[in-house]
Order: sequence, then structure tokens, then C-alpha cells
Amino acid sequence: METRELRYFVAVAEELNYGRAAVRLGMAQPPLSRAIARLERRLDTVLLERDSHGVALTGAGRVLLREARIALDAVAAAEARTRRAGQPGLVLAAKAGASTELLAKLLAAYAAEPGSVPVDVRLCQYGEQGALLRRGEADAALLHLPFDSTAGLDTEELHTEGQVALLPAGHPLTVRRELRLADLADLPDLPAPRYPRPDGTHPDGPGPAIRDHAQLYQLVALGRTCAVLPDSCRAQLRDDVVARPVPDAPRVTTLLAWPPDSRSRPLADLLRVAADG
Amino acid sequence: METRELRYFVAVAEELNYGRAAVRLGMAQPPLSRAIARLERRLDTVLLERDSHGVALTGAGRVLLREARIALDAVAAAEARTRRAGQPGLVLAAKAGASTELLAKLLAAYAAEPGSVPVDVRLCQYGEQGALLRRGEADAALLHLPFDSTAGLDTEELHTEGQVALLPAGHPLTVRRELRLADLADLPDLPAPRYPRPDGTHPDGPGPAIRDHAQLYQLVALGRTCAVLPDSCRAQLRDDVVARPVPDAPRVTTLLAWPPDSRSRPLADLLRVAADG
DNA sequence: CCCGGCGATACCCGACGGGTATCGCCGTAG
DNA sequence: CTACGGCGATACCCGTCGGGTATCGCCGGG
Repeated sequence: METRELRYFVAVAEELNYGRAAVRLGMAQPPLSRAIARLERRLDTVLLERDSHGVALTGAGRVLLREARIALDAVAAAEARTRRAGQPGLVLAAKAGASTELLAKLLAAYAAEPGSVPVDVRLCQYGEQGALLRRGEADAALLHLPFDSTAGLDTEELHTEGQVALLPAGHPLTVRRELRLADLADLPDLPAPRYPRPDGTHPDGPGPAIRDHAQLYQLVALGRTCAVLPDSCRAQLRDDVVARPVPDAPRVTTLLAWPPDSRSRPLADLLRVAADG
Repeated sequence: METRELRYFVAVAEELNYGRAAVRLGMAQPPLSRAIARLERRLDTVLLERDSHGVALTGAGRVLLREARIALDAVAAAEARTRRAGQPGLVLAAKAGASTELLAKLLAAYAAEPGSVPVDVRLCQYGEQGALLRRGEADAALLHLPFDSTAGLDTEELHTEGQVALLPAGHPLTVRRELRLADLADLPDLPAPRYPRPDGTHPDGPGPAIRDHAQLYQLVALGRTCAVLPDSCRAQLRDDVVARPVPDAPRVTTLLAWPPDSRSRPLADLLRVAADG
């Protein structure tokens, strides 16, 4: 099976309509029909049930749809990783607005190494760093437990810290020295922010939908929401936002992650610097 | 990137010689040269250093070799799984000679289900079942912890049991009611069998290299080695082999494993029967 | 009953994959 | 020093196949 055939099949299986799939693929419908028919002949398996008013997946078609997506992702990751391995420099993915201090220190320490290469920092929305790594678009990523998934990645823990609540300056709760998670649940004036799910959609609710820390700071400053974030975020607060410790919030571990078995010289240097620092 | 190009590149990267790679691929050398050159042009990356006396991988080439193998495996698994999804019946992989009783019960119980399909049992050498699953050549497999790896698979525990030592009838150690692992280490007359590593090779040593339980029974009966196996193997012993409990050997868990997200009707039935039984 | 939407078929063309012959480079043997 | 042999690259040719346009056949709805 060629990747082109898999791409064609995925397009048809997703659209369930040869015409629309052909448009999406930038080609005409007849060669697409033939390509799918040839694929079915070679696999000796019916993938699609056509009646003259549309298309439906067979059981085998559902299997191939799932497997083809996996295979195409692997091919795309191979291409992305190879492309970047051929060019100098590292790409490091980090959550926008998170661990800025630690990130700055890491970059400075690595830049001071002999033989270090330029590091391109890609600031991501929540949860996007893992996807960048898995797609081969980044060499390493800063992740935060327990929020990000490390499945299928190698990791090195860098730092663990408690969390603080961020409140708009002047809010009644700011008179307290410490807060509990329960104090922050269901505040009518400060509805909890809605973080994106792994698939990028937001749950429903009264609070604002947010995509990264920068948005969150601003919304807290505007008195629209409150947030619970790692201690280190206090370094970047200005006086329109107040931080109060939340001892019962889970501790947050910042870790460096990279794809397993990828150990180029520059990446190995970066990992060593991170582990030492 | 097309899978054909990846196959070509892997062949050249493994042979480090265009001529031999072309033979392996069943084609002539010039089109292979051109295909690799085109791949490099499209990736805008040098994959191979050619001096006139051979070929060497660049850093990017090493990356692509690793990634291309992963991607090609994914494509091959997609093809195998789809092929079999299009045909009736299930394929169940099991270690030859292990868990025979449990396997027989499972097959009988499933066959009695309404709507059950024929089950093709593939008896494997040690450690091969996981590979069959991952390559898409089996729908489910019987694995044994702590020997087999379940990484990347969904599993259901079926049974846990202790282990016994198998000794040739008449061996001096058979006078004991129980044995310890230490009793069986470094016996000069019964050197430990050499089980295959995950890559199929055998470690060095004095004992016989074995590939499955059937071989092992026979070698024990011949007085060439001894073995520590799950209790249930006693059901198939004849009187030329004696079993003695080994309480300090790790307990063995038999489990049913299947590729994540694969839940066809027949497989779901089999899993339900296995969980109930 | 006719029209419209959809997939399949017929037919054509150009590009690309693959083959043979040969070159250019270099290391080595005589 | 030259001749040879091994290896990858280049030149050139051919057939196949991927893709395009036109059209058909089927069916469901207005």
C-alpha cells in the first residue's frame, strides 16, 4: 500500500462522498474511484458499501480508517523529523507563559555550552507540546504534570512546586493569606476558566474559554475569572493580579520530554544541561 | 513521501550499497539511485554520504532509517489488520505448550456462544505473540507476565499461578518436596535453558537454546536441562518428568491482550467470554 | 416522468518509474 | 604507472499508470 492510496481512502472514508473527497484532495472524482477500487482489489476486501445514493464504511473499512490514520501520522512524523535533523538548530516546545524563568535559565545555560546550536522556542497552547513532539515538529518539550500526558515519551523531571491562586487585585478573597480549592469553586463573580480538552474543544460552562497562560492572566486582571497556577508564575505578575498559596492544590512537576530513541548530539547536550541545572 | 520510497531508502541504508540494495528490492541500480536522490531533494536534506567507494548514513539519514521502519511497520500492520477484518474468523496467538488447559476452556466456551466465528489458533515461540499482535497478524494473544511485554496493548487478566520446577525423573533433587530458585542455579548436570531475547537471539551459556515449551519438556525428559514453569504445565507431564513447587519463583499471570481500540463484534465476544470464564 | 446527484466506465494524455548502456571516480594489484 | 574492477551517477528509451474530460447507469425526489 502506498501512502497516496491511504490518503485517498481516508479522505473518502471521512467524507463518505467521492465527489467531496476528490475536491479535498485536489483531483477529479474518477481517478479517485479507480484508486479505491484498486486498493480493494489488492486487499481482496470490500472497504466501502456503495449504493447509488452514497457510501458507507464496512467493518474492514473502519479498521483501515483507524490504521491508515496511524500509519499516515507515522509517515508525516518521519518526514518532519528527518527534515529537521538535516537542518541545524533545535526546536523546543513550551507552554506560552509557563515556566518562563526555568526556560530562560535552561536556554542561557545551554547557549553557554561549547558546541551549542540555535534553539527555536515554539510557544504552544495548552497540551499542544506533546502533539508537536509526537508529530515530529519539535525536538523536545517542557511539560507539566499532572496536566500533560507523557505517554510514549522519554522524560526528565526538572522542578516541582506548589500552586497559587491568581485573583484580581481588590477581590474580597485577597484578604486571606491562604486559600483552599473549595474556596475557589463556584464563585459566582469569578467563574472557573474552561481549559481545552486534548482534542482542542472546550467544555461548557460559565467561565471564559482559554488557550494559554497569557490569556488567563489578562482575564484574571479584568476580573473575569480566577486561576490556580504553579508558584513560579508569580515572577511575571504585575499589580493588577494577586497570588495566594493554595496548599491543597496538587503539586506541579515541570519536566523535559523528547521522543524515545532520539539522541542527536545537540539534544543530548540540552538534556545534560537540563539535568545538571 | 510514498512507502515505496521509504522501502528503497531502508534497503540502501541497511545495505550501505546501492547495488546490493537494488538486488534485494528486485530492481536495477540506476532507478534506485534516482529515487533516493529525488527523496533527498524533496526533503531538502542529505541522507547519504557517497564517496566513490561506498555509502554512509548522515545524521538525518539515521533519523529517517529509524522513523521509516516505524512508519513501514505501521503501514504493514494496517494492511494485515484490514485484510483480516475483511475475512471471517479470529486469529488467536498463544505460546506453544503453555496454558493449554485455559486455552482449551476459552475456545470451548467461545465456540458455544451464539454468533461465534471460527478461531484460528497460532502457536508461537517465546515472545512472538506480542509481535504478531503488533504486526496485525493476530486479533488477540495469550501473554504471560512477567515474561511478555504488554506495552501498547489492552489486556485482561485471566489467571495467576505459582511455578514449579521440572526435573528429569530420578534426578537427586526430586527427593525434595519443594525447591528454591537458588537450588536450581548453576547445576552442573542440568544447565539452565537459554530463552530467546526479544530480538530472537539467544544468550551464551552451557544450557540448550530453546524456542518453545515443547522443546523444553523434551530436553528436561532427556536430562539435559531443568525448567521453572507455571503450575498448570503439570497437566501435560508424563512420568519421565517430575514437578516440584518453587515457592520463591515469581507468580505468573496469564492474560489476554489485543491491540488498543480494536473491538470488532467477534473479538468483543471473545473478550467477554474470557472475562466471565 | 423528468431532473439531479452520485459513482462507475470509457478513453486519452503526459509524467514518472523502471530498464540498459555507459561514464567517472577511485583504490588496488601487477 | 597503468590496467582493472567496483561503485554510484548520468543518458536515453519505453511502458505503465496516475490523472483528466466526457459520459453512462442508477436511483430517489419533486
